[in-house]
Amino acid sequence: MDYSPRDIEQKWKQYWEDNEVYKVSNHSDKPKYYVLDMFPYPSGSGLHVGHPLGYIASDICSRYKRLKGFNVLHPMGYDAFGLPAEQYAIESGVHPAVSTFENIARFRKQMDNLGFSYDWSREVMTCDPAYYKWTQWIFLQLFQHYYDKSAEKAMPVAGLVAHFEQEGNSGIKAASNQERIFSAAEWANMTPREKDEVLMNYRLAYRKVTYVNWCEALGTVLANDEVKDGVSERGGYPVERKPMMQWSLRITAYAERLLNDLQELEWSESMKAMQSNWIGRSEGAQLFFGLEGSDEKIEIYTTRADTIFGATFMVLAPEHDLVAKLTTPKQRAAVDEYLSYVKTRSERDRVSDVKAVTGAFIGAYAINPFNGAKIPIWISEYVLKDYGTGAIMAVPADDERDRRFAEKFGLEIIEIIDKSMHPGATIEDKVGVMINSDFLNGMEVLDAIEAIMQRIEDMGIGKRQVNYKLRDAIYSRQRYWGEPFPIVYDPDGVAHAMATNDLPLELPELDDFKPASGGVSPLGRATDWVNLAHGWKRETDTMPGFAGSSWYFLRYMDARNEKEFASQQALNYWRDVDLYIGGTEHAVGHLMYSRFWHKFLYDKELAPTKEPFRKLINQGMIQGVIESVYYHKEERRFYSAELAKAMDTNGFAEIPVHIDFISEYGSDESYLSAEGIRQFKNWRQEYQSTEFVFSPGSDKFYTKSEVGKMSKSKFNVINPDDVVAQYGADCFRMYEMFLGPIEQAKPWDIKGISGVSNFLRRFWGLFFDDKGNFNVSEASPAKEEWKILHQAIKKVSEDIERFSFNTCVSAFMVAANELKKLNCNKREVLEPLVLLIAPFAPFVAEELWNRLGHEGSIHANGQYPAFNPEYLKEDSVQYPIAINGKTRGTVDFPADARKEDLEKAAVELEMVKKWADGKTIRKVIVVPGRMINIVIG
RNA sequence: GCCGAAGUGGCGGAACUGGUAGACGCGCUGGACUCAAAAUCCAGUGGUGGCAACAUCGUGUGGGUUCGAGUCCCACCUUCGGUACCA
Repeated sequence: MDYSPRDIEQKWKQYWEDNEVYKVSNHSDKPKYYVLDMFPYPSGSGLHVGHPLGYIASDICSRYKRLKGFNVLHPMGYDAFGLPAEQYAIESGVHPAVSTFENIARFRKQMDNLGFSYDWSREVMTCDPAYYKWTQWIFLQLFQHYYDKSAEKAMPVAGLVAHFEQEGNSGIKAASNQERIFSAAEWANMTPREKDEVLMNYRLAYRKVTYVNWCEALGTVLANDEVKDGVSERGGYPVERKPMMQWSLRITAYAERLLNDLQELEWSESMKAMQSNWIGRSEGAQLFFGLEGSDEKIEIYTTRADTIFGATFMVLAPEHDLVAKLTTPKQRAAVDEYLSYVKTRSERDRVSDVKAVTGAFIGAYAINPFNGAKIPIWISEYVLKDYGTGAIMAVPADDERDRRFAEKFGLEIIEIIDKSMHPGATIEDKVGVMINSDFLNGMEVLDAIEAIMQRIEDMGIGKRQVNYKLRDAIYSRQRYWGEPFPIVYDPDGVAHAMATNDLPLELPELDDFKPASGGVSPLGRATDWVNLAHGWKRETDTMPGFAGSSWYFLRYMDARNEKEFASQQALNYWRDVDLYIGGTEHAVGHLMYSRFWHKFLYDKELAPTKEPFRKLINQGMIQGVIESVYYHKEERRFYSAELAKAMDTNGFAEIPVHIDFISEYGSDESYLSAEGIRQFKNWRQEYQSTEFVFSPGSDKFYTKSEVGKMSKSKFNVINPDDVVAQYGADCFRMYEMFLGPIEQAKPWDIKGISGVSNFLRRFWGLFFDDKGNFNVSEASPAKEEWKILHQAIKKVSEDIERFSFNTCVSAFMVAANELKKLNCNKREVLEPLVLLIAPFAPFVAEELWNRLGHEGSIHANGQYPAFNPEYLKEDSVQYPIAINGKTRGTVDFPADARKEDLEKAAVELEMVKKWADGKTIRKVIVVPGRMINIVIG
């Protein structure tokens, strides 16, 4: 019988479903193993060939661990809230839930087609009220907790209130933005509204006015990582800074732990580096400067307190509170002009011209606390309101930006570090000897930092301070398709948590999804839903995309629990994710927020581990090839690529072409044939009568090919279904693995797939005779056959353990080639081989296992074959013989030959004598079992 | 700029702790089968020279360590990813 993937894959897919082969229990004596994929956003374009790369790898690991005797949790779900569905709803009027469920159904079908071993009984969707009930619940926990720096964990706000009632807010070490110290009496006198505002400064989920990334086109606020190069990541719309009342999460409270605990994770160095850069910890000093003719003080933050004698001016962020107070009447006009300039500057402008130096003098002077020097105060947009204290002492001699600023505005520069002993050291390097710096003179920089820090603390003008780049995460979105906040406001505007019993708070029905006016979410239109009795109102914002994805890995452990987000039994059994596979694009956002939520739940003793994801593998992107034609903008004609490139390409627009029309797709020679041009014109009616300019004598219209993202808008999406239809899922799976290391990005290229397809046929053929009858012999294998088997077992299991799946596929090919050569059809060799290949090609393995006479599924009942090194032992070893390190030939020696004997024998070899002719043998190096090198000179 | 990853045949890639560079696959060349083609099977395939044995060069570039370097060290170049006035 011929290998027919279509039939066997259909058959076993059905069998797996009918028999719930992949259903996992939370009660087992077996050791646990949790393999997780980053769940997808169910986009309208469906799965392309890039998505499954990680899913295949994780599926191989899951199946492998299962055969190795582990109880494996391997779930899948959908990150189903999100902007695209809502944008689509605005355009088409289709409810986001409807399009989302359609997309999910499509994704599910595509995934089933690939033979994954997911336990679908645990499927989660973040937009399902049964799921987001618990997202809301965790949010309320965050709302009702603050971070206590003494206890180094989250504590209930109720305890904080009790403390305020007893002693005010002194004596509390908490992560907060409460600046004012108040007494118990003052607390007692506060109005509910005032108390609410104070508590908001402590809560882990809190509301405050923040400068946010406002995206007018999307009508919503975006998180920092949803903005790329000043435009929205989804849609590419402009983003501007705008102050708005927003919910935020106090992730900064966990900055230190998020940084320190990275150490214990088995993540790539680059991934850890990205996280640690994002957290951006720095050690420095918080320090007060007095002002001339004023009692006010300016608080600054610096990591280079040693350079204070070189501080010749100060710079405040334009938004700094003191700017209005300190500006002198004389400078008022100049300052106002500068402030209005800053307002016109979007985040995008600031990012794009980093080198431009702008600023204004406000007329006031600060006093250097060490030498009484009068230093002018400026404002400039290069100082950020949100970092440190929003104010710096500028040291033009030792800071690149300060120097540029001083040069532009003609400010004094005092050299304070002699770097002559360190040629090549840059301005940023902390090396050299202090000069012009009073009591610091002659000290090395690092000593000087320590010395002045001590002095600052002794003088009581400042203290050591650790700062982070990490910002609190803005948590409000003015959108419909997200989790509603379980928060109600009383008539005073005080926020109250909804009762847990009333969760989930479901989204109201709407038929218009456009934002309401004034930056209010579409929920503002649902007046019946928003307005409650006695003047109470609901929150109209919804939660951001990362809300549901920050804890979904815990929900899988006990996905249908209606009483808790997951039972303690389930949490304590599965604990954490042993292997997490996903793309790097989530390096900072999702992984950081998940770690934060997990740590919070750990503090509450609701999660059993400090970290959620022990081992992380980042699969590389599979890119597509974008094909486009050159359109001459003035002549309004298309030019063949080789012609266009010879001309000034600026005059051309590149019009993307659907890859289905292209001949030789993906090669350098890709072109449109006459038929392709016809299809193109049909597809883009507006070019119906546009002329195509060819090279003289050529009938090929060449297109431009470039490697890039697979996307619907580039018309280059390759659907795995098409590949599976032609070659089968087993072949598709093995081919994707065969392409190269899982972590590397690579362009999709179908050319090599025939090699894998041939291999599967050959593998299948081992079990059948010439007439196509199943024919497996019970004879005992020869030594050589055992060796082939055990070489494969060794190689494949070692390589799975180190996630080197491409070399596993090679190992299978080698084994099949060699067994074929020996015409081996012996059960004792073939049966273990079927088990070995089962994680990679689950359908073929299942069919052959069945034909070998086994009942039930190989994936449920099989046992991974054990490696026995006895079979690899050889009587003799082939030694490479090198002369002066260059291999000149090989000679067989007995495997147990002693080193001394080998040395003697080697010198006697004909070939060695030939090379040594006329010269002396100086040294013989023997590495037993490996090689022999003879040094001649 | 800074941080990280990577540069190996025509192509995807292998070589795990320094020990026969190019496994495996694609492609290409030749052959078998066929009326023919496809499919399949067999053989060959880094460059140069040679009928051949063999020689010689060869892992981004330049230097170093070593009996021996794709692998370790130093300097540089290129590509990709992240980040960007962070005081």
